[in-house]
Amino acid sequence: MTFSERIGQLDAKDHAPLYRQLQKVLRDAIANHILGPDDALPAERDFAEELGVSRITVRKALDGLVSEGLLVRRQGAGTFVAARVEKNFSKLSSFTEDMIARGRIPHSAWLSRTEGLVTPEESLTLGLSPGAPVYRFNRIRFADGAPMALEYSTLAAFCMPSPEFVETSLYEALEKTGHRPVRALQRLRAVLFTDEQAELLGVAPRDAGLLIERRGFLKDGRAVEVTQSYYRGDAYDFVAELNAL
Amino acid sequence: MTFSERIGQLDAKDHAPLYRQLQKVLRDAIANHILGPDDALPAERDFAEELGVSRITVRKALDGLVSEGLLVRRQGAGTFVAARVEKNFSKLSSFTEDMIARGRIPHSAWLSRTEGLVTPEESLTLGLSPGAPVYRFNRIRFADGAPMALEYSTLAAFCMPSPEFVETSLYEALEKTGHRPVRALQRLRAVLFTDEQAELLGVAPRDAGLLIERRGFLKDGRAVEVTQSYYRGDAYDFVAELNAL
DNA sequence: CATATTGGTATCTAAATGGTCTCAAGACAC
DNA sequence: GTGTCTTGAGACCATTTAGATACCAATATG
Repeated sequence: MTFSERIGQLDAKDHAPLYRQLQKVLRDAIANHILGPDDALPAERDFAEELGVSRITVRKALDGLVSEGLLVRRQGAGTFVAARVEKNFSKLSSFTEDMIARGRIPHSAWLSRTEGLVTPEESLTLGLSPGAPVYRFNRIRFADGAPMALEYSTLAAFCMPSPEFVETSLYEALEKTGHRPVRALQRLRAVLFTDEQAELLGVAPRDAGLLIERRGFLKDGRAVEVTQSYYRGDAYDFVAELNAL
Repeated sequence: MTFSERIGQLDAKDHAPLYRQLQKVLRDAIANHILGPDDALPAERDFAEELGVSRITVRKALDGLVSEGLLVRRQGAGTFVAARVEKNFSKLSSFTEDMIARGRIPHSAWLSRTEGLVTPEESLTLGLSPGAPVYRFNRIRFADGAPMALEYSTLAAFCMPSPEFVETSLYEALEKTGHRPVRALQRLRAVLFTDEQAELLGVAPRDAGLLIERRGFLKDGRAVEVTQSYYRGDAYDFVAELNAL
């Protein structure tokens, strides 16, 4: 069984560009579980020959799906259907560490990085006195170039000299100053993205997402971090292993 | 019976690299308890010969699984399936018990309660032989009279005499027959409700929900239960306490 | 203790694969 | 016409995969 028999054919009568037709075929195949996570696509050259189109066309089609986060390319290895990111809900880890552990390349785009004063609400959850200084970090998180999550963090200012101290990983920065949380409370719920959020993440408006609110605590029990993360529902799985008592 | 007959074969037609195919085969075998803790793998040289690949390829596959903690190597001795590390992060409880613990009153409305045969997909996750009988339970779960979740459960038939044995709580019924799961794997993701689901739960169509898929295992490692629960995103929070390792 | 077996490591080769580039032809909108 | 988009052909590079072979180090066995 050839690959194109599995996923469907291109239609010569269709007037849409070839690469868009191919994208549609692949998108459908992934949506209908004809292609599963980590399934390998044929090599670009083989794929092109099989479809009777040029490699350029195949690449152009794949380019789009890669930037959507549907496919993952590895030079020298091949192109694969992106596995949903499986985040372990039982382990305290940061986005950066998580992605690296999965062989994906994380990066962030800053929305803002500011100093400010605690809001009354934050002063309760962080246990700070009113008027205490905090740092705020808002950013978009990417994996292999595809947006995965929006992250809004508030940090007690005592744990680092300035907001610019955070280069990429929040937890890495906290590690350096010896203020990395060792315990956290997490709450998780399903939400609908607002239009603005959907736009930032490149998903459809009113798509489903996961809101995870985390409060991180130091060894001595002080709260140091409050983070609200909005994860793409179509790209994220949370996995937990449970045990009876 | 050769080892590769136990765990499955590699597929020449698959475009994925050989070592990844082998990883997948082994991962599945471990997940489905075809390979249990401390089971020995063939020696690398033998394994390579049996599979018709080079030792390098076998080693590369094992390298990955070892770094994931699924396998353990002992030089001069062999490679073994890692004994599972038991961690008590959360408590394995049922909807009924959960609601009672929160001071709410649970009840259910049956959508269906039937006997049937395993689907091929279920036979993999439940580790049943094809054609084995199962019970299916579909219902709406309420708390204080308000619909909270849709629950689709499949149970291996050996764990109770008939589907009618389940009155309200699935886990209570399993407790009685001594087949209550002691361990579970849960995965959780955000989804959009279908119109039908939204109607059943009394929420707006295309509202956000949480899909929780749970596989429950007995003490002896047999899988006994697969449940997919769709929780209302606006009414359900999941809370977890995490600890750094 | 000796020996065989096992995993651990290293070096080399070859092939396959994505990444990138140049050059060009045709369709279409402005 | 002019520019843009699409598609094609071909070349070359860096990386990954896979294999062959040899030898070392730890362990099991007798």
